[in-house]
Amino acid sequence: MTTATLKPQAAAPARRSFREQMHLAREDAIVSAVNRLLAEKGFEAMTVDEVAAEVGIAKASLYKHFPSKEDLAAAAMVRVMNRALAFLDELEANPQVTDPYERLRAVARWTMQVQLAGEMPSLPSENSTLRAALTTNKAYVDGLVSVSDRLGAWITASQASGRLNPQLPPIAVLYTLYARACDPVLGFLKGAGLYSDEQIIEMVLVTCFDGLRAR
Amino acid sequence: MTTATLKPQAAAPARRSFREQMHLAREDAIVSAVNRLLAEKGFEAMTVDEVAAEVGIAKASLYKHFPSKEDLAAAAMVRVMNRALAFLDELEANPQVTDPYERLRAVARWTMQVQLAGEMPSLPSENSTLRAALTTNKAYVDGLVSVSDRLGAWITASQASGRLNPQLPPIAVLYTLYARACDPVLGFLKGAGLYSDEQIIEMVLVTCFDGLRAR
DNA sequence: GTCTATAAATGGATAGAC
DNA sequence: GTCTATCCATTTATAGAC
Repeated sequence: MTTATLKPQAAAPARRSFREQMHLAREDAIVSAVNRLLAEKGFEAMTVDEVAAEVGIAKASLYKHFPSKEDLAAAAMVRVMNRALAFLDELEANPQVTDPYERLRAVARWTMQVQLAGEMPSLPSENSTLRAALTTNKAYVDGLVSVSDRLGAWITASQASGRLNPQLPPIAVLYTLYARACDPVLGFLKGAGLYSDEQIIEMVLVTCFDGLRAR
Repeated sequence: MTTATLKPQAAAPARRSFREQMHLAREDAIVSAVNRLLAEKGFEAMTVDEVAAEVGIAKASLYKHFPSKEDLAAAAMVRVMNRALAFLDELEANPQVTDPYERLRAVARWTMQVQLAGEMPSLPSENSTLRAALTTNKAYVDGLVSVSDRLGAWITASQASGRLNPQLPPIAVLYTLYARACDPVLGFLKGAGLYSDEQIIEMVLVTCFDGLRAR
């Protein structure tokens, strides 16, 4: 506003775009730090000071970008939701994986890879202030609904084709897949130090789809 | 000490036993409150003030019984571990359930029942101060080892008898069973409001042992 | 051992200069 | 928008009277 009255406007559009890109880059760095810390120690144990320190800016600057700690966490959840949507797109574009059942397996595998990479933010489902921030975040809710719808279609298709147990309610299958994102078995097995990440994922994938029982 | 020089000792043994019983009863009330709060909101979100309020005593009195918040949590874990051991005893004494595979199923079911009843304390595995309190707690460590050993025996027996997938490392099976204690799917499905607790447990039991895949 | 009162530290959030 | 400095509520833990 004030600069407009003092400076020529020729370069204004480009400059504003540049500034906005810087702005977005900074916010991306913030969300990355939040994402990592949420994956590492969870929402309650993560402090805003830590986030600021990891990004390398002052805490007050953080609050210029995000109005509260809850919004920081919500931004991280939006990002991971978008990553999930991008993966689903990739999967649908992949001619090698067209069977819905195989796609569900691929989703579960991806989910666990993200968790083992320390990039899966996990939030407590009980915290009410956090739930409020999430349920009022349109980007998050829309993303969650979109992911659920697409997975839901694959689930019912897999049940129709006879590869997935048709006795299980689709919602139970959906939640079971979601739960792989925070399955503590991955961390337990990693802590045992006996298996590689790939081996761990394959084992949990087998127990998830084939069960503990012998076939 | 001082009372000993002032009062006759005839009734001392009984009286001391009574006092000790009161002491234990109070500690039991404390651990119950901690157990409930840990199940409801987790370690970080639980405050010592809440515990004191729920028990109905002053916070300072709490610290006469337990030296730190971590020790409170450890006591709750010891208690649930003892409950688990008692259940294993019960199971071994039950002539109706002698097959190791059925025993493992029963353990998983019990674990989920406890969680759905809001009585399963859950701790973050990352918190270092908490890990220190747990790993230095002999009662807890011994209980955990004992439970793991007994389950481990049933696991290998079930694999030998061909009911449990022999390709899975026993430790992976063990961790998978432990993970039912904090499986978020139970809470998700409960939140959906479509199924009874018994139905929820049966569904998760099926997915755990039979897998999502059709048989 | 129970209480009231308080210390000591932390953490979320903001004021105000630049 | 970034910083320093600070506010204020909360939280773990303790002091000291009874």
